[in-house]
Amino acid sequence: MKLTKFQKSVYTIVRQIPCGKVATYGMIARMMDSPAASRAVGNALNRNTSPQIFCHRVIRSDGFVGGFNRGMSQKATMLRNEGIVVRGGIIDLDQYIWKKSLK
DNA sequence: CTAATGACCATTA
DNA sequence: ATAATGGCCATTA
Repeated sequence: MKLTKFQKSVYTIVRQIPCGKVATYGMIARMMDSPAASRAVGNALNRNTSPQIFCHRVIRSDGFVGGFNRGMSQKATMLRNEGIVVRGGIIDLDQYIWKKSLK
């Protein structure tokens, strides 16, 4: 399976998300020089459901968990396992959003 | 090559 | 406040 540079970039970013934190698609897109590639980012993850990647830590900018190729239930479960509180498929962004060094 | 799709985002009614 | 629409990027058919 061949991964393009875009995919690699996405994985690289997702891989850097610390445990117990989440990042939004738009945020990742911004880190890779494509602030509007949020869609492509999600697309990439969807096409490559790699169990070794923390794709479950990637959520929408609205705080909504978004979707998951394996079923959002599984995604929500993983997030909960990380210690994140997910209610109704919604996560508290101000609390769990990945901030590169707040302060 | 062109067209269509998608785990999205932001704006406008 | 919620609902609906367009735009944007990369990948796949």
